[in-house]
Amino acid sequence: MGKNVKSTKKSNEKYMKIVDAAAKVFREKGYKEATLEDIANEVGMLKGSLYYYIDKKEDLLYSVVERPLNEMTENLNKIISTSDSPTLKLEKALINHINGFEHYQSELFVWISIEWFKSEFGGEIASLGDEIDRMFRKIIIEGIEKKEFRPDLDPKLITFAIFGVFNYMQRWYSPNNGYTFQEISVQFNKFVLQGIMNKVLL
Amino acid sequence: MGKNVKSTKKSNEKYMKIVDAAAKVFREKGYKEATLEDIANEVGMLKGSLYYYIDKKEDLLYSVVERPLNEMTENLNKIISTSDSPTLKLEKALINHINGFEHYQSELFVWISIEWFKSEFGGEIASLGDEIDRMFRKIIIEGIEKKEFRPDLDPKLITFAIFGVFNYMQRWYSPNNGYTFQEISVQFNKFVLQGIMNKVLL
Amino acid sequence: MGKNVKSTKKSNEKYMKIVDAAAKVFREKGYKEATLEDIANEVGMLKGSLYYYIDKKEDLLYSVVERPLNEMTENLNKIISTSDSPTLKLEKALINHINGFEHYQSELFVWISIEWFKSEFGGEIASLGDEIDRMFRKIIIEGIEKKEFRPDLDPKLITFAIFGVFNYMQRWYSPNNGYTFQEISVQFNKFVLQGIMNKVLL
Amino acid sequence: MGKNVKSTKKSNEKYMKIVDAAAKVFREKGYKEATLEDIANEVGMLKGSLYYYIDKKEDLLYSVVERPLNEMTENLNKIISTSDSPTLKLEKALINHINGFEHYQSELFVWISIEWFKSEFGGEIASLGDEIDRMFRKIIIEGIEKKEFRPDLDPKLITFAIFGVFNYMQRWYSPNNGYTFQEISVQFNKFVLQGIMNKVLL
DNA sequence: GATGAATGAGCATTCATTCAT
DNA sequence: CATGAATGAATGCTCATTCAT
Repeated sequence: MGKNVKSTKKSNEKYMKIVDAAAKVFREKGYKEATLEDIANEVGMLKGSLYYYIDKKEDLLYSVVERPLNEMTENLNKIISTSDSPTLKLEKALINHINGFEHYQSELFVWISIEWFKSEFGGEIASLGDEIDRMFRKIIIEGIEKKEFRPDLDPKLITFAIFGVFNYMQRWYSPNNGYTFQEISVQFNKFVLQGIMNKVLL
Repeated sequence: MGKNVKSTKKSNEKYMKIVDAAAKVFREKGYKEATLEDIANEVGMLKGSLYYYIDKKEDLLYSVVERPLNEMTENLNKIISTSDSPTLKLEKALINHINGFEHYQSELFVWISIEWFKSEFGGEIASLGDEIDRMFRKIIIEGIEKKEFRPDLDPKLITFAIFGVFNYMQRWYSPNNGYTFQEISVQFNKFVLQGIMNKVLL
Repeated sequence: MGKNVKSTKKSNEKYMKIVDAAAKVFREKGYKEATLEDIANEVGMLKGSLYYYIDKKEDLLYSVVERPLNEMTENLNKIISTSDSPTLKLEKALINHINGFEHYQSELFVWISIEWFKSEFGGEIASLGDEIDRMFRKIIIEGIEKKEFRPDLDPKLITFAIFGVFNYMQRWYSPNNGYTFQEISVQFNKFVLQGIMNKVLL
Repeated sequence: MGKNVKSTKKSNEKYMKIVDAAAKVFREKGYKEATLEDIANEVGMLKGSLYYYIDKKEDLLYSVVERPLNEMTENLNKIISTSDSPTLKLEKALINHINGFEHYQSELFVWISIEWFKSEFGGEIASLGDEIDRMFRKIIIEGIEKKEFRPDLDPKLITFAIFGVFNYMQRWYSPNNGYTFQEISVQFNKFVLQGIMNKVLL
């Protein structure tokens, strides 16, 4: 479980530091462009030393992305299993998404940037993403069934559209471009919700 | 014009083939991961031979992206300079966007994927993208002024949102996942337009 | 100091070995013609491994040439700052020059051969050479002023002539062509000193 | 005869142009650094086209250097076969040397710069140089025998010294550094002649 | 636990050379 | 005669990975 990562070391405090460094460096340079030396420097050790904690570079990618995705998934799970209206669920899910970005900025932006490599990076990372996908879709479908959301929209496509709105942030978001996560959240939610809402309810 | 590309050769049919091959390979592997050998193989020549046509790898990137982006920009220019209503302009702009994707799938998906490198790939490619950005934003602003679009939305953020909806396609679109560009276009347009529309007009 | 050479490693014994190997190979093949593989082979490692010690090939050139040149410059400095007569100073300077060749044969012959590249190898190496030039010229000028050297000779040209006599050794000197550095030194000094001497003193 | 150079083409006017271009480019960049493309550009043709005239790059080197060296050798021959005094012969030989530089600047500076490669570039070029060497040495020896030159100087070494004085020009000479060949000739001759002269005659 | 050192495979780029047209 | 196109071998450099100490 957890790939080939030397599991005893995984809990280690030092390993956490390494993963944090990896997240930062991956975010700044991209996974492929980031070198193990970059990461090692960030932690203050030598690249060779990293191999006490990992088996291969890819391990770090997985570790970076694992926890944030699991947390988001858990939260989403809680959200969809309530008796809230689909509209409220969607709103909560979107807020959860932005909150995720706020807390795990580097980690999740790294995740978004590597969806690219899905085929290349075996199942594990990909399936964490698919899970999130599936849950969003579930909300959409429920909303359509309950006539809260427009019936003329394809749930799969609309899920992609919503992910697009939010995940594209990885491209343009910067702490110094003038928008807080709060503001973005409010605006994007209004946009998405009105876009998906069944006209009769507007 | 056109960077350092050996200019006499540019018009050449063979050079076109190489650029097409590059588009394909860049799309499949990403710019950095694609090797000149990959591209050469695709064309059926040796990697060294490519240098008869190019000066450096980056030339290919620019060539791949240049024409599609220029065409899209031209079209957008025509669209925004009509006397159409902002709503119609936006719709046309979005259709133009998808049409671009349909005709220059690999090329534009490559473009989207390298926005990443903005800083790295100096002005030229980046500025072509910025131009498109600016024109979309212009439509949005005009729509708000004319009360067709919601006044509570920030034009800059909403432009990002719309780009997100469409450009994120580069992540999930595949000719065999069951959706035609037509279908996607119709659905995304409905979603975006309703999302941005001033409620009183709905 | 010392360009980009990874500084912690510089003191290292192995790095010395590499520089020595580089000196030998540069001397034999010339800087451009010498490959990093040649140098690596000489040390008994792989070319990639060299990059643990250097950042680029040029580092090696600088390292090869740095110490000998600095030593020669220091010595020259001491020589010109004594109260010796210009004639004695010149003699000492010439002996110092040959001694340099004797101790740092490959290194200084490499230096001579790359003066070629002055423009290419920015200031650092070039300026070490210019320093030596300047100090010789100073002796010549002093000698002319004190009427020990011929007043009809241009100090700049005569410095070139003297450098020619000695530095041209890089072209023909070989340990097995029958002359010791001692012999060469004696002969060249006699030739140069008589050539430059004010006739009235002869 | 004349290496592998396609001999019919050698007399050709166009071939002359190519050789001149090669001389210029070799002088500016050095033999190894000069590319056939550089040379072709200089003539206004394509690098592939050069191969109608040559078999390999080295042919050009030989052609560049051949005529000037032959002329110098001939002149030297005439000089040494007169009944002039050794002193006068030496003076004439030195003037001939500078005249050569003046007329065939690029060509002879190229020659000097490749003495390096003696071993690499088979016998032909090297032997032309050796011939010149031998003739100078002959003058020196004659001068010593006739007591015009110092008897304590080794003829071989002193020949090297003299070559050094003059050939080192290739390193520092530039048409815009303020000295004419005339001036240099006068100065260097005075220096060399006084340096070599038997004291009793001074 | 960590370091220092080395490996080896890979990649962009250069360039002399070839050759059909 | 000359061109355009292609070749292929070589070279500097990068970097994930290994491993003895």
